[in-house]
Amino acid sequence: MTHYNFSEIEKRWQKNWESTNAFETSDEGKEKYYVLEMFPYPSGKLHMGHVRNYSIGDVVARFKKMKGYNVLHPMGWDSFGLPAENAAIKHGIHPNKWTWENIEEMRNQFKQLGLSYDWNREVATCHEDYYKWTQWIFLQFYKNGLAYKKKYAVNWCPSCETVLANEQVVGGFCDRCDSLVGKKDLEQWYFKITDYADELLKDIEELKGWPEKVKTMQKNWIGKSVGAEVNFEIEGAYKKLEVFTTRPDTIFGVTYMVLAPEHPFVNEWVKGTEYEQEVMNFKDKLQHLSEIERTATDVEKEGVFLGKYAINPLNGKRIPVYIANYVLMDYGTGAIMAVPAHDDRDFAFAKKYNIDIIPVIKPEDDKVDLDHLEEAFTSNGVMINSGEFNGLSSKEASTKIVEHLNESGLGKKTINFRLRDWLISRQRYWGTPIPIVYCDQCGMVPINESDLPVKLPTDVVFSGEGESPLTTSEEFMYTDCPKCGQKAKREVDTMDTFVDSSWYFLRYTDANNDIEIFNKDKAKYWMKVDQYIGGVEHAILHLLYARFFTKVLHKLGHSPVSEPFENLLTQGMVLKDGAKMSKSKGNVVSPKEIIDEYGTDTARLFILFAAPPERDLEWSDTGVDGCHRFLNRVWRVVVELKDSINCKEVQSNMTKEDKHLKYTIHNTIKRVTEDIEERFNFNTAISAIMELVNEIYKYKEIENKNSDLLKEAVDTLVILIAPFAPHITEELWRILGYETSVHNQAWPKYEEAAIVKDEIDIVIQVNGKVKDRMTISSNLSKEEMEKEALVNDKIVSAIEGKQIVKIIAVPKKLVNIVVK
RNA sequence: GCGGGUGUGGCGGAAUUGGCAGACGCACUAGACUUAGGAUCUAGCGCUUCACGGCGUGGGGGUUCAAGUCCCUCCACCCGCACCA
Repeated sequence: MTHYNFSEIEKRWQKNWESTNAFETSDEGKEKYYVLEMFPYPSGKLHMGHVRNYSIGDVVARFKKMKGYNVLHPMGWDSFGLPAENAAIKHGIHPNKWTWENIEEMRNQFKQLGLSYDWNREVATCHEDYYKWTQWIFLQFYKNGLAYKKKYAVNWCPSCETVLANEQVVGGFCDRCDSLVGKKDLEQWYFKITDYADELLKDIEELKGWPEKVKTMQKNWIGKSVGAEVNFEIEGAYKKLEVFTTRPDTIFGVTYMVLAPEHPFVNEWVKGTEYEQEVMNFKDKLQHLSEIERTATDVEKEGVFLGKYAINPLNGKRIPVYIANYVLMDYGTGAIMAVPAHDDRDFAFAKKYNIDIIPVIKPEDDKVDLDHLEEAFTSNGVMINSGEFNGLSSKEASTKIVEHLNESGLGKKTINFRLRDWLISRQRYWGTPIPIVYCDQCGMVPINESDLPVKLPTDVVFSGEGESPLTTSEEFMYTDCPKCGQKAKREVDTMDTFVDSSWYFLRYTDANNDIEIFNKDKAKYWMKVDQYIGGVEHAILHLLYARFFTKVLHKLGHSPVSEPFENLLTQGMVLKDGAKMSKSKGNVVSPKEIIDEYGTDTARLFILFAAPPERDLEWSDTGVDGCHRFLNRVWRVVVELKDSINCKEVQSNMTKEDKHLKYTIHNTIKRVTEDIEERFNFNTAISAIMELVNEIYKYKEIENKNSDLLKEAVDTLVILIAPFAPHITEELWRILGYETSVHNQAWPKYEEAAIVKDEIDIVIQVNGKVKDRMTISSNLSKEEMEKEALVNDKIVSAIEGKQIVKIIAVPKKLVNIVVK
């Protein structure tokens, strides 16, 4: 074999790995390492984002294995979801067939990437052996009051014809299809994630191995605010109006109240009054606006007086009540106390409608003219106009006022979260059926665990219209009530696919268990996931849900851990011409083309070399060329040297060149190990290996070479690239005469002695500017370095006629002579 | 508006602890070999200057013997959230 026939080599080794079950993992033994990449939706086509994600994970898995860990590196399919159903509607292919064919196709493509998965643990969320346990989890949630049904104004995507969770609405648009999302009043299933809001927030602090960005996004999404609930009496109404405020200290400055237009009190209060017409017109106007137009911050604040007055519970003041566009029904209580002097929005509204602006806090430094406010004063300060609380700091007053409200039963301290319960039902077919039946006698009844799974029927009509497609299956719809045995109807909605993916990482620890969801000992051995890798787009969807599920399953005694992922790496996007690869932009580079032309090893190497993993990566065809050239260079040097290094001519005295090569070998081991292990800087790891190759090329041309050393260099080289380019290295390892897999070799350790240099280059500066370099013995003292520097020709002429102020010598680095 | 991040040659990117800015790769230039080739090898390659030298990490200022790195300030771009009371 003389030239690098990547295509033949890659196919051969992939076959070999498969037939020898090379990446099978056992559930016990040495120290474990669980590395996981987010499993894909089986669209059928691999894209560069996949190649990047899975290449990163594969390097980590192979590296850790060579490091001696028992590595769990599994793969599966997030295989329920809309695309399958859309294919059914469009092309008449059954989602089941479509999905399994895609999985087949994708699995083959994954194998072509040479990824070191333990395929025995493969899961597919659409397989009944998997969704059976998703349903089982649902029942546990249900039994523990964490799954419930309620009617609410939910997000509705008209194009997907289904409801969406808040997390799936991005800026008012559908996360999946970008359609404008509307509101519909529907009775739907929810998971009570709000019960875990505090814990989900608090435990973010423990996620030391997560990117700051993701943690911040989760914190903001959960959106905890501490404040008070205050009850305002309304003249002529028997119900009190409850508001939430984070600024109880400003309560003496309330000059009006606002209800969200959708607030249930509104219609009640204006019915039959002179205000009714105007209020209804206003509501009507808002209703015709989209969610985005309605909630945009730059829209002018507008409102209408309701004809009602509230009484300030602290000073008895009579204050008008409005509805306005800037108060939202789904946050807090849907009503606010307005303090124009100390809130920007209230200030703007009060100015527009000529409502009183009463300052109740003055700044410490008196720098604001409170009589002529030009904008709201929103900082802390000292209380004024607030009766008995005058003179206190606003912070103190906040606490005191809440205490006072509490004692007099007018309000209480409250914590409010932005997080809403997770709407999990979908009016779609291709998802996990919700294991519930409706019985005329018994009402809503959960399926018995022993009767799981509730199987998805196949005789369903896909029209793309109407309600849940499951209603069209007679076989599915009608069943017997698990409680009384009478005829009953099944729940026809299926679960959000994010439910399926919220626990798959636990299933991998015991993927083939058909008695229980997973064996506790196995889960205990493997969890947590040591390294999770995926796109940042899941920062508040999947990653929040998965944390929630893990916490619930932990509390119910199933999961051994309460957080699933120890370390999280969010990889950047793959760009071409500065934009994300997409069909519509026509800038897609298909992995298949690259693999056919250059091979998998080249594709993997390039994608890891071109940028550090967190950063976006600009695709470059010429860069791919470069990586391919590099692998060829490696191939040639190993093939050329394999014979010469087998003849042993031991040379005990190391020449200068020998020492340098020895140094390079061991310094490269050090650099590559640290780059992979500590920083995931694969790009610099690869460049370090390239430098080693360059050194080997130089060394092999010298006359008096040490063949033992060359052997060490070549062996080390092949081992170090193995995690990045697994096929070529496996082949070269055999060419070098070894009979076992390079991927089972122990990762090399660098020799401390080899990377200690006895001679080093240092820099001589004059006034901080580099004037010359010199090679000195590395154990020279500061004084000796100074002495050497001062006799250097260039330095002598540079400082001639000047006065030396100071000399700084840093051992092994430089000498800086400061002159005047 | 708030939060997170980024800014370094023609390009992707190095510089881990304040200590030689530009590692490694791409592109480019010149040369060698040559069945003239998208192969391989050698050399060059931040800007400026004939040169000595000067300038240079988004801009300005500061600390320091020494700053891409620390401090202040301003700017640009990207991402996320956004009338959250």
